[in-house]
Amino acid sequence: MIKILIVDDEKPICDLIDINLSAAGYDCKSVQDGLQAIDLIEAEPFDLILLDIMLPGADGYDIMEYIRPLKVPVIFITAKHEVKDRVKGLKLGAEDYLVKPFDVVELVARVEVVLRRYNKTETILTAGDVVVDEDARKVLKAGKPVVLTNKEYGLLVLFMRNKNIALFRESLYEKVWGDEYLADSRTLDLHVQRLRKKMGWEDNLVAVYKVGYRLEI
Amino acid sequence: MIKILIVDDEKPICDLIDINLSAAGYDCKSVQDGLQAIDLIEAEPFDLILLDIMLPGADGYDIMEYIRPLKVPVIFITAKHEVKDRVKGLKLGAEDYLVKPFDVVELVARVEVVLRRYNKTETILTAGDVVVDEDARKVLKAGKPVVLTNKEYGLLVLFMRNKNIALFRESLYEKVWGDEYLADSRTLDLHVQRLRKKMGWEDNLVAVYKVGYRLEI
DNA sequence: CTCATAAATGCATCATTTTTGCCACACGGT
DNA sequence: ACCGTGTGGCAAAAATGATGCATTTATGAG
Repeated sequence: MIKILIVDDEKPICDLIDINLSAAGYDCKSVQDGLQAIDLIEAEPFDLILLDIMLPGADGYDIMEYIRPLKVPVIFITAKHEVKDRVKGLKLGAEDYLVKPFDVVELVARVEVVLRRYNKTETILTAGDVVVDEDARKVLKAGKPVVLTNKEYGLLVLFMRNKNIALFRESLYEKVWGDEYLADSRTLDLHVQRLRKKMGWEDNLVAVYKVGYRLEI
Repeated sequence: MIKILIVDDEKPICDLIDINLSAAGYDCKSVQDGLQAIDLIEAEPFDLILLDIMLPGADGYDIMEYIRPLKVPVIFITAKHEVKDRVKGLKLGAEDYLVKPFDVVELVARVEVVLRRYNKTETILTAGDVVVDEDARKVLKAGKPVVLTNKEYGLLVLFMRNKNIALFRESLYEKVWGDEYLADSRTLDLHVQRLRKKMGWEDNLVAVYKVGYRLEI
């Protein structure tokens, strides 16, 4: 799991970020001051650091100096919006820059961009309380692992990648089975039902009459 | 194998450190007083020295003076927590400072940081209580050596480098055997099972139906 | 609008097929 | 002879798909 360190002196901000990134499938830790940050970075490797500039003790720029040799990507977070600060941060080797107050969706998007740039992408899909780690080929529902067969897993991934979109029976079948769809077979239905049961999706994975199925989250 | 010398007049402390660092794959020796320490350091090279300040005979600072020209990194261990002691130790050239009582996890982490700083990192993989030293081609389970055959070792390294990731049978086979995978062979399974048994990984090295295997730690 | 009807989907059960676990033993190099 | 390795065979486990029937839905005739 990808590990992200959040360094910000305002606990509520840390928590906000933590909640959103955790929901997106990342493993987050947060600290409120610079020295703690350095201790943690030394103790365990992180894949990404979100760093506030204004910190008690060592400020963000100091920490940046320390982090740079470790080649861990850093996104700065700050209330400052002046160009010179932005430039200073990027010169120090930051990968990106977020200005408070920021939109959480934007935050997650930028995190993903930076991680992709560093090839630290685990392919993680989320929908409600379900998390799918495509590398591990593991599925978690409310934090607990769910064991799926291949067909079920294939369907799951398709649905998760197309949340709230109705998928044609033919398209589903051909992508999971790699075979042409036979109109009068109960096979697809059957597997959809088994998936519904295992995921507790009796109400979420709905049939679209004459079309196929849709995952509603 | 990386060699670490522990210098502390309290034998139980030495043993505690020894056990933990050994489990992490290091080769430890310990002595209880300063003069013995100097003798050992002269006799064989160490990669790192953990040095207690309060010692009978020559104290830690004296030993530090002696060690400094050898360019061996030193981590101080002490009950003193005053800033002036910390400064004194660091001025003498210590790489880090641990205050008793310390957490063993922290100890191991600091040791690793210092060794990394000195580029004394052997390629060591860890997963749970298993340590693999790729340079020495040695495997430890809970500190005890495990003897593996070539194929088993090859598989082990692949799994350890890809913890919690499902690996395809084809990929495993081709990387370890360097040969194309024959779908109906029981060879891979067999070696996976042998590895499971030797490592006590009956529950960790799981089959992913139709895909391959995954090491869960 | 109501209701019959056909089509589509839900679902339980069972047989079949595929995959994996694992034992015994054979082979070949040292 | 010993060790590492691989084969064959078989059992166990898991996944898959067919069948039959119930239930739901859409739709158009009345």
